[in-house]
Amino acid sequence: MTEPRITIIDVARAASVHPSTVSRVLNGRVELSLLPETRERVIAAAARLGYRPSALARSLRLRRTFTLGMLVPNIDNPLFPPIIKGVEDVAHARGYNLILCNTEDSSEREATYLRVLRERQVDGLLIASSFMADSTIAELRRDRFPFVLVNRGSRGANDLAVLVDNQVGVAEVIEHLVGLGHRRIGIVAGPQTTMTGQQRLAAARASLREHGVKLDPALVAVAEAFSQEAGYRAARRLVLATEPPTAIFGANDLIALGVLRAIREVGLECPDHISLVGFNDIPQAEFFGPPLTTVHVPQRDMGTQAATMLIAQIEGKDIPAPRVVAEAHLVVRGSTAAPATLARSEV
Amino acid sequence: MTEPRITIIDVARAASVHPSTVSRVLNGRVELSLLPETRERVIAAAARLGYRPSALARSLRLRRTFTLGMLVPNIDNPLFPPIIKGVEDVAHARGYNLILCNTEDSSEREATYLRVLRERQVDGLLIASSFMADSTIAELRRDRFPFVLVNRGSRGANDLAVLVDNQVGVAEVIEHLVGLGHRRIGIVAGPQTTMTGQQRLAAARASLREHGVKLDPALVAVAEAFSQEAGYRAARRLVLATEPPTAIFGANDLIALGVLRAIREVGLECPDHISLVGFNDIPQAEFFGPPLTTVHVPQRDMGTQAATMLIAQIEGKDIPAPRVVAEAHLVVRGSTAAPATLARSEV
DNA sequence: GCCGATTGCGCAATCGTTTTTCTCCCCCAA
DNA sequence: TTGGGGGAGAAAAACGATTGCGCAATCGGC
Repeated sequence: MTEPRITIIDVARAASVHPSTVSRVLNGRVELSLLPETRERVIAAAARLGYRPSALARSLRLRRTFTLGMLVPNIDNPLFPPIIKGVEDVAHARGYNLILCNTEDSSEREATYLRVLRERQVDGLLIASSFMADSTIAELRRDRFPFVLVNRGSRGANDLAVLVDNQVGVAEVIEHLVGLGHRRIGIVAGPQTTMTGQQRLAAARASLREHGVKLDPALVAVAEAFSQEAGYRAARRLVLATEPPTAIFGANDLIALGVLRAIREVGLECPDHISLVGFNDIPQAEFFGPPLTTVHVPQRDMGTQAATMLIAQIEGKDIPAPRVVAEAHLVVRGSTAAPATLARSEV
Repeated sequence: MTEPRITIIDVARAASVHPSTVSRVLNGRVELSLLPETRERVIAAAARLGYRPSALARSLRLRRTFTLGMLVPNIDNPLFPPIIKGVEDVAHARGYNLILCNTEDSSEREATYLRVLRERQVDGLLIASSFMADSTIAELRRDRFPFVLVNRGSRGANDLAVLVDNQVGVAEVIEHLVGLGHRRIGIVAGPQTTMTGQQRLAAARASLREHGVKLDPALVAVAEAFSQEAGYRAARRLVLATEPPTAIFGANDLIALGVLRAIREVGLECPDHISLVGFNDIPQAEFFGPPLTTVHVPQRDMGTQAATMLIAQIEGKDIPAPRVVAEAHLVVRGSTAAPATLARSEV
């Protein structure tokens, strides 16, 4: 169980040099000149003993952990894995590790993990968790702790952030639906406690207004999470309305999936009776039945950009723009069609 | 940038006590008696200064990090997020953190991450990465390093592991297909460099033999990864065969999705022309078009079980069984049907 | 042959905790 | 008055690394 750990001192002894020399050899310090012979002796000794430096001791002394922390709201949401991969790619390439924390949409967990990550002295934070209170973020800002927001904004301040263009994405959705002839459009919004939830709903409202389409308040529901279950629960009211919508926009793909379930449960079909649009274009969206019309966002890119920005900040390099807005574009697939009534009248 | 960190010494000074006293108060050590008044003074000072203990220094001294490392082959595979959540649930509840590493199906990355995790002195390892060489695992075993295998076995030794019952799962798949009347069954196996890949293929072979169904070698393809793309590439040969199969079993759901794409690409439909079965029952499987018939495995449970076992091992508690085999059962959905020819003859 | 520069490496402080051992002081009994 | 005992907290030694500084020995130049 408790094998005696091999330390730099053991290596030093084995190579008949001082620990500091071992450190210099192993870290390739060139400020100080070393005899090649000594260098080799040290390397050989380290290899022979199977020396594994203690990252703990090293970080303590260096006050640097080469570790990034990432807060993700829900890893079950297929939107995040590609983002995480993007982050990991650049972190790995730049010599950083990633500690991933899943906050389960719970602000308690967020707080706990945030504390833990700071106690572990991660060098910086990627925050994709959308429930996080602005006050918490303000605290980070005040402490000058390096962080980048991913897929979420923050109120006011110009924090580093990589976000998606909700305005444009949603506008394309509405334009598509209106263009198909839909006038009775329902919305299943995301939690209004999140910026993303608010923005997408606001954008939809604005866009409908621009197109001169009235939004029936009875056709707006708010899901209490960006999940399929929440989407389902919220959608039931819409599909059971005396006059159901001919199209529904779900604030993200998971919510859209929940809507789909609700649609089917009342014996309707998508897109025959109700068209459906999501947001994010999660990896399996094209395989759904029907293939989901949704807004594509460059997930992996967002991850790489966020990580690049964070590392730049940590290393004190300068950052071209504090706020990167990823383009979001509609991808039309099989879940949207002209409304049934219109289709009939056209025939 | 480099705010002077508040240490236990600062708190001690502020409370006019010795650092050791602060440590005792903050860790609730009761071996030594302390005046309630002193305790309160310390707590107040810590709060006032916003003291954040350094997990680094603590771990160095304690030789314990309360951190678990997890190696996952590919976080894009929706099978893993629920497993990860299961792990995280129990880790979090037991006071451990999780460092998640995505190995991208690359054994180099596996090696790197494994080294890093050991240098960081994680208390134990969850290994869901299936490409890892047995020799690497043997090394862990030799070093008595606590680890648990997840969703993969190891050759011979009785390492701690949580695995799925591939035999039973695959047997149910074959029985289902044969029961529907399929006799010309194709297989898109997983990488044969992985145990899972080997086992599922072997199980399918054995099962077909039991049912007296011949397996045409031309209908067996091996995907070089458990991914949709690899599944697609491997499946093309099958669907383009002069006499294509009437049903295909993909070694996991992602591969099955690739197969589906290949099927459609040659103008065939599932299940009308070719039935399709996957394995794992990833979260969105029921929403696919057609809803995927697949083998359900208790993903989250596997995660919680693995984490529980690992923590028990770390803490020296005893472990009921070194090897937990999760049940795997077929879930029949829309991607399987009786073969077309049979259907015709029945009509 | 002397002096200063250079080379090669050892010394010791430091990073921020935890924990064992000590010390001090007060109280009480003999 | 002295000794013992125990309560409250201080001292100091780890945990494993890194690094500025110092110090011999060697070398080159004159």
